[in-house]
Amino acid sequence: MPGQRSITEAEKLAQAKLGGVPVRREQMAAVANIYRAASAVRQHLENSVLRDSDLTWTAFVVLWVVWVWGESETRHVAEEAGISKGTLTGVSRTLESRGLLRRTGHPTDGRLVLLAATEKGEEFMGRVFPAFNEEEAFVTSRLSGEECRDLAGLLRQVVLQVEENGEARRRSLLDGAPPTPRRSGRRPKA
Amino acid sequence: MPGQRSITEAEKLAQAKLGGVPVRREQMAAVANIYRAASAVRQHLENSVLRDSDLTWTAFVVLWVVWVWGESETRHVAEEAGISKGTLTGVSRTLESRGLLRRTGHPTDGRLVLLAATEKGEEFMGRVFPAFNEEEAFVTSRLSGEECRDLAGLLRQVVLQVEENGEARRRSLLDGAPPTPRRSGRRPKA
DNA sequence: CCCGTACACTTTGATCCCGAACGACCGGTG
DNA sequence: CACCGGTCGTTCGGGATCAAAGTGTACGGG
Repeated sequence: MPGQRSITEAEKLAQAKLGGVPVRREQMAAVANIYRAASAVRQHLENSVLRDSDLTWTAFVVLWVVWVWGESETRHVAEEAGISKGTLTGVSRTLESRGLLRRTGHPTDGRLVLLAATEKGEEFMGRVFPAFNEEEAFVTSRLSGEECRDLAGLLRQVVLQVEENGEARRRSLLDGAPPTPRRSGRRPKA
Repeated sequence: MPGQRSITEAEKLAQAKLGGVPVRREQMAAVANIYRAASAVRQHLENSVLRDSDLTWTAFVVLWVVWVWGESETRHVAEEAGISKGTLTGVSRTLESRGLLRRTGHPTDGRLVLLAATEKGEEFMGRVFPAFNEEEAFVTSRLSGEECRDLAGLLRQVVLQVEENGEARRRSLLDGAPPTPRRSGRRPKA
């Protein structure tokens, strides 16, 4: 029921709601669909391949990163996996407790911690990644190889825009005002 | 640093890791970028428009849905917002406590609960949605209107594929076997 | 050699989120 | 009218999240 019809429907309803105010419809549809697709894909993957392995999406991504990049420092892994360092601490512990990941202190710089896949982790990814990739192919099976490339290219523009100009944009929106603190998070000592 | 270069790099490394096994590269890149873009966009929106309103992304989406669609039954809202029923219970309570949402029991069917935006909720969305849409335009500003339409169309194919064939696909993957239960989740009383 | 600044990971606090289990409720049946 | 299969929203267990505070290491002066 959702999909084409509801998106279009929602756009019209939103337009009506806003009366005369112009809505950037193409942009709205693009963003809405980015998020919709991401949720759908993640959910499908979590409930198929990852379910059996008893790994969450995040844990899988982290393991994938260290598997592909080899032994790496945690901050790079967090960056690449798109999660915060704090989250990575918890996730990597989960993976460690499952015996898939190894955490080692850096030989010369005591501040660093290196993550690497264990033997079991290697074996796991060698087995599960093909299945994962197979599902990636499934979810995109309505698109040609060329369309997949186009899609990736368009999305890359979005990512780059946010990565390169997002922070400045947010600052200018605040216009010097102190950013509203998050409701959650650790409180100042005082 | 991420983006074009690291994706390509990762593909090559993954290919090497898998040895002879063929990797569906275009599909992998497409899926990876969908998720990457979704995270980037969500984070930008959360840290700009939503930050000041002290609403999470999910809460905003839920409010947006009931605002656009009018009074609705919770399960439809959850479906449309892409969250589980359980999550909606909490989110709608939060919105209710902020005075933006109203929860009403269905007049004839005692099982149902209806959600609707309050006067304050209407006013809130009329004020905040334009700002939200403005940021949607910002994140997609490297794309032309036409490209946004193309992007939305391509993503729609992905969403439709999962929505229409996802469940069947997951079933066939399991091949009759009982789906592995999640590690977390409520335990039987006994 | 000691200090201060700069890093790098971890802990903490407050939420968020999913999905299985639950219990209230519906409509139909015997 | 008690029972039953099925549907709803709610509760609950446990992982995941982020940002700020905390802990510990590194390194260039003084």
